[in-house]
Amino acid sequence: MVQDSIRVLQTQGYKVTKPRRQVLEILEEAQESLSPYDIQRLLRRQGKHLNHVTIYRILDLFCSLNLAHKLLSTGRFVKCSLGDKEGCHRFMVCHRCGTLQEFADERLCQEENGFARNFDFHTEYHLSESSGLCSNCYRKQHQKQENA
Amino acid sequence: MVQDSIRVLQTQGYKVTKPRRQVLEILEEAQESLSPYDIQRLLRRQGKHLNHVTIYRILDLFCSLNLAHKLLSTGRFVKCSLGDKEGCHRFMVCHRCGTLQEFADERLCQEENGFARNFDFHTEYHLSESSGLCSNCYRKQHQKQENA
DNA sequence: AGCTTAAATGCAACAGTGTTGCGATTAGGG
DNA sequence: CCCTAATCGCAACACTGTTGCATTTAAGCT
Repeated sequence: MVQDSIRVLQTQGYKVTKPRRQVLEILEEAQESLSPYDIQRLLRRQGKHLNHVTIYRILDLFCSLNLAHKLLSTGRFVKCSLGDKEGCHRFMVCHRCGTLQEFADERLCQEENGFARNFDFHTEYHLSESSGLCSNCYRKQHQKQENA
Repeated sequence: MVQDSIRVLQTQGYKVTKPRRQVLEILEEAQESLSPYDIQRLLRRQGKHLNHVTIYRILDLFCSLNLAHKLLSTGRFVKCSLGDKEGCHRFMVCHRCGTLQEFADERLCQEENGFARNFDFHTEYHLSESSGLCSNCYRKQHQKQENA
């Protein structure tokens, strides 16, 4: 919820400005990940003009507050739908329709961190992205192959 | 080995040009991943001048022949010492010294994919990045705390 | 409400990254 | 040594991201 993010901004001593609210709303509505310039374009379509510098700075801030995430594979941004207790974020991105789902699993994190420790590496934060097909697109692809 | 890559070029019908040889050598020597412009800078230090467009095209070709690999997290390039059968790449990045280590683990991939399947998601490619401290930096940090 | 001011935004200018088209060069086979 | 397609260099461009500074604004305080 946008309202939750606004509360985070307030409690952390950041101003709740119009640009920040607008970016929050765009991220909230989006089904897929967005680049800074995507966000600018989407806002422009609503008659709202934000300088790209502003958007970059807002996204930096949101990431530092864990209100948003920057995806490793694309450098694009998504809202953070989970808290940050885990220090671990997993995404499934459908490369066909672009939809994105975030989830967390304590056990997987433990294993991943334990594995890194075998290399004498001390994990503090973990990001994981799976690219593939969501259930819908998998079904469509399957049908298409049958018909062909 | 550079020689092996040259043989791949030949058998696939690609010319073995001076620029291609030079990029192969740079990739072979490198301990870390390199951006196209990194490669240009390194070559320039050796008195060898390559246009950046040429480097981009060479790297594209190398990736298509699996002679090099483009890291998803950074977009930088490394020589391809292993095939890409796994479709799974794990990185440990030390946020203190920046060193990067890539590894793969079949069991972790299977588990991750299996977990995604619970969401009816069909994983095709997996990318995972752990941020933390490498053994060296962990030790240094530890010593500093003891001394303080 | 208006005042104050530090924070935030906008603007201009710039640096870095990556792409395209085309003419010039070159590897490698005949 | 020629020939020619493949490759490279160059120019020009588009996109992405950053910095410094002037202007605006949120929000606390009368």
